[in-house]
Amino acid sequence: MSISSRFSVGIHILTLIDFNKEEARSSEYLAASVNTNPAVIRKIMAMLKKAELIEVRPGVAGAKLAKELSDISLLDVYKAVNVVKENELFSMHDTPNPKCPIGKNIQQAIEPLFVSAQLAMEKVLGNITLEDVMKDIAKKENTEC
Amino acid sequence: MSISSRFSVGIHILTLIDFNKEEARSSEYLAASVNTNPAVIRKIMAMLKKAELIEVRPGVAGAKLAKELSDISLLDVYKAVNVVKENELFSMHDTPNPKCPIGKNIQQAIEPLFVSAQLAMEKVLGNITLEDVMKDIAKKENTEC
DNA sequence: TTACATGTAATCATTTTAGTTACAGGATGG
DNA sequence: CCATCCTGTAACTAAAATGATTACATGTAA
Repeated sequence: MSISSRFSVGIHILTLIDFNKEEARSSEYLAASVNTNPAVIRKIMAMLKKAELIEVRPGVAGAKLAKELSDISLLDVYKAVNVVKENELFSMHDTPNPKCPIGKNIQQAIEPLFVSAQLAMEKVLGNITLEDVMKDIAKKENTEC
Repeated sequence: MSISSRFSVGIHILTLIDFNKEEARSSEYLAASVNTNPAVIRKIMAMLKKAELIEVRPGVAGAKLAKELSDISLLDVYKAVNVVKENELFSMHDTPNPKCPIGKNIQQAIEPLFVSAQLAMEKVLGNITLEDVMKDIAKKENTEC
């Protein structure tokens, strides 16, 4: 299993929108950079819009970031594109046998441990911003896109 | 998406084996506690055996832990049941456009960030042992199983 | 009104998961 | 030795999720 690439594509889109802030780019343009279908991009952009990370108008090319790059964390994007449900990164097996002391109590014993592991991961994402990502990209390249 | 329940079932199996260490239990017995099919249990036990967490003999009921509960971390189980590939908790979209400076560099920029988030999660799992789980269960119940 | 954009539903192939059945082969006691 | 119970494992299935694709309704603006 693996967390959906919607997350990395979401980061890509946001970074690309900022990079092109002087020009109004269509979903087709963004799709060409990501290398996928424009409808896929529009679907993800709908999620980013719902999370108030971008502003898009129906029928009009050129989405804009709703916040500064430095005010958008990877966790914001992660939550926006809905790749992992709250406290459900790890799935539990359904209905273990309640007649067995292990079966009866294992889920309650394990769940807080799983949650703490998930939160540790999400905390790391919360401490990284899109500005960090952009700076790293800028280190390597300065050309037009 | 969600990490396979093989992980929680693996924890369940190991804990249950230890709980029943005085009696030789079959995969059918374990399956009844987990509430699944014996073949599913045997498949997961094959992985736990390969990771040297348990000792099982073909044809003979009664697997035994290869180590103490306190020497088996949740991370050991997690790796044994192969629920997440190394450094691939987050998936990347394939082949972004190399002609675009963002597309060209985004993956290299993002990957180490994803890896650090994954490692933070795995570190938490590495600091929890099956003994911790068992103690929590024992707090709630002391009956036979 | 024409051209081009977003929004979104419907469909599809692929992959993964978990369950199920079936059976080969090991172990053991009578 | 053989009947019985076990593990090991392959093959098949249903269900769910992902990402791609097509199609089209609707919005915008020159």
